[in-house]
Amino acid sequence: MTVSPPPAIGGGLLKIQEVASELGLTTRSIRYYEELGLLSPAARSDGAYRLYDSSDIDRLRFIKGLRDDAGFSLAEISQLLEDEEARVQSREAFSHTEDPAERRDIVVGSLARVERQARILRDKIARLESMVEAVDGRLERLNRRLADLDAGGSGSVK
Amino acid sequence: MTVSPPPAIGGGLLKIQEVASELGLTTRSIRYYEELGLLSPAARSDGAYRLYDSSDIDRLRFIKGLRDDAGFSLAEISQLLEDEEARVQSREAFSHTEDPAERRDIVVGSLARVERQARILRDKIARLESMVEAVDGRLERLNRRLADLDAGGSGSVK
DNA sequence: TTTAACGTTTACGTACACGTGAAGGTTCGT
DNA sequence: ACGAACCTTCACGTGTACGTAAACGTTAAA
Repeated sequence: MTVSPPPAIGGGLLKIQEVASELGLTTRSIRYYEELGLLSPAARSDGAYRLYDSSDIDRLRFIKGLRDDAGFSLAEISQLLEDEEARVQSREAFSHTEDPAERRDIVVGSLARVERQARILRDKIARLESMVEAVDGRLERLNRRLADLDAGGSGSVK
Repeated sequence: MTVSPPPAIGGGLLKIQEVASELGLTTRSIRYYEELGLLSPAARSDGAYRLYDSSDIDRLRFIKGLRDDAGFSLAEISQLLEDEEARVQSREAFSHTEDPAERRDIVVGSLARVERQARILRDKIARLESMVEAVDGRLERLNRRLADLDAGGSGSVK
């Protein structure tokens, strides 16, 4: 028996099932995200197959992280990434121009968007950290009770 | 016109709407959380009104944080807090015993549960931080492109 | 004492985030 | 040329997290 070799069509583009397997998603979810405008594949084959490049994969991985790890809803994610159109246009525009000034503008725009994403994540982390502080506070109180009990007290600590 | 004075019945217990307003929840949600076994009110009035004490409020605030800030599902939260029965029993047991050894056991049990909660939160933070790292990576690449462009390059950085 | 505001349970409705399936056609690798 | 994988559109199913309404009891204030 043979193991299928890396399909690797054309310029390293992947078909939907390949992407799904790699990321642990279903093809249905990926198409659904596309319906919601969260991403669009870099290209279509002659026959209209969705073809994803590495930046698409990154983006999907990011989306999955936002959902599974950060717990954002798809609505929030589409806010956070409300720039898919801009991204697509950047991709087009960047490759269709040689003018360094235009390219610079495109990159600066991307920077702004990505910086906004980083800020939102850091906000979330801050909120989680304040929850950890609250939990640590409870831990401290419990430890004081324990100390009180071990010192012969009643364990009713203020 | 007069502003209603703080209701403050009996021993500082609050009715469901008071709790809901204070925490920014609906009464429906609070009852729903109770259905799921996430919490039970400290007491009921003669007329069967739910009455909440400050530890209930803390717990509800924690649940809300887990949902809104940490993005846990109610199922995950009930896992995380799968100890509501233990908590209720602790509350009862602690006040119904004077024996320091028994009280110690109860406090040690609570400590274990709260420590588990802290660990789960820190795990979540770690995952978010790795997402931030990924985003920072993208930022770096974009910055390198920018530098390349500003140095007269094409902006096509490997 | 009355009445408005608030509470109770029971039960059905709904928006979101998909999953599942079907029909009918296209494309790709061998 | 074959089958597997893909495409589109349509539609219905599912679990979660509540919303909303009905019918009725409770409580606080006038």
